[in-house]
Amino acid sequence: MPARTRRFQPGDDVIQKGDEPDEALIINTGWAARYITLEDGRTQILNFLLPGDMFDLQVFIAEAADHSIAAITKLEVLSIPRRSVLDVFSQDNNLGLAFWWATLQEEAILREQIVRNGRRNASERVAHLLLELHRRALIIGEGDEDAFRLPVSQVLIADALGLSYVHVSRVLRRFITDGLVERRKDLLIVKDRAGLIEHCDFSPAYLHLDAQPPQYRLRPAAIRPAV
Amino acid sequence: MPARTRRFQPGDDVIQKGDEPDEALIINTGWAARYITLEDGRTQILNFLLPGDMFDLQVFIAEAADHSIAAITKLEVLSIPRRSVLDVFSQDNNLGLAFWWATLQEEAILREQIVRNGRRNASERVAHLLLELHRRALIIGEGDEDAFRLPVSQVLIADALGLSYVHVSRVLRRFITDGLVERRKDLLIVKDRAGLIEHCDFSPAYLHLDAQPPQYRLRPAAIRPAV
DNA sequence: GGCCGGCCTTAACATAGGTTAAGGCGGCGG
DNA sequence: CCGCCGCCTTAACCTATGTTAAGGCCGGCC
Repeated sequence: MPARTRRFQPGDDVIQKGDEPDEALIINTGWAARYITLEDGRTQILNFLLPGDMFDLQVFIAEAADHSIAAITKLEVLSIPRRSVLDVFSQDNNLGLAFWWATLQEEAILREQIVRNGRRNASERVAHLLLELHRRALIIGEGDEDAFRLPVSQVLIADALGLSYVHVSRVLRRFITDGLVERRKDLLIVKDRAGLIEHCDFSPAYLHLDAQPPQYRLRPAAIRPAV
Repeated sequence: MPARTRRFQPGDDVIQKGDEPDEALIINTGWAARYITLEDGRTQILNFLLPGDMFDLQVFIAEAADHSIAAITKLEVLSIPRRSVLDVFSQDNNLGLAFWWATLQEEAILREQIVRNGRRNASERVAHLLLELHRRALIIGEGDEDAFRLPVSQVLIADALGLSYVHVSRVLRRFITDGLVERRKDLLIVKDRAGLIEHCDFSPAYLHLDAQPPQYRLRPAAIRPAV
């Protein structure tokens, strides 16, 4: 597939809300953030994008982007013209499925994000996010069990988690003094993964198979303490 | 496409986390909720599903569902065997695109949900959700400008917005005494749509084209008050 | 080498929203 | 017809998190 490489500096917007791009993009190197800014400046990061992540598949439904994407680090993206993807899509439906798969994948991450921000408290959120990013770093072969490069400031973490950066600072500091993690430059050192997990009951997607209550009532059963 | 109809009662689970269903589902009549329950019973609703909404497209990537789906009202869903969808997909790539489109559509709603719950306060959230559901009801031809059937209890609203039901009650009550809305049974009467919108600066997706600041820096520019 | 900006930290203080509890109302099953 | 249950409301009280402010550290740039 023909592809063009584009480079961005930290802080640059790759896509802006309202754009009608005609290409799909894949991150080659660097991290980016998908985000939305409200009228008054409040910013919410929807998710982080790491090397290998594909985005802007919206091109296919020919709609203006409803969010922006900014480079967090120096960024190198491959851009693939809409046309090429569509061609591939109609010729090779396995590849078509692959694209779809990428989309569903992404959706799963968004769902995680909703639960995290909706029903977890600050330290659960932070722990959970760190674990997610750690796992994703490992998946793309960056870092190792004990540490990975996390080029994300506390302000960005706050924007992702719907918290104030002051509070993120408090929480992270706590994690550090509690010996859960350590920070050296933009390296995050995971000293006590189990401890982090305990903080938020993080369960990676692939562990879904274990014990489930046989039947869930949307609410009633759940709120009533088992007297 | 062959399809089977299945019926559910309010509170029934259509899909449970961990299921590996082999069919895609479309809602025929009734409302449902996609949700996740944490270990300790906290529940987060990811989004609401209305007639016409399709779900469980995950079947295609053959993964266990990472969330559950429950009927809110009496529910009638059409289920389409995995096989049929895949066939269609490989034979008619327009239809394939249509499915994909549905997925991207859904993603947009999830993104809205993230921003809503991440960076808006309680009354903004409630107003925004009501407007979303109103709009979606209109789209499927239910209700009208002034009222629509909203078969959703305050507990469910709370679970969708990451609030306590007590606080949802407070907010709704306020809306009612302020003459923004009215509730009669499960009818929601929208008395002052403009007022609601003002509460949350709701902007439906199709209005994305208006003025955008030319270039956005992820944060710096935004937080600094324009002295 | 000094200045500036980005980032983090900490403290004091403020508040939105959670929790607990109690009561009312309406519908439904026995 | 009664009683129970789901749902909503309201009040009193509590706390997690936001806000504002000030200072320190580091790296880049003039």
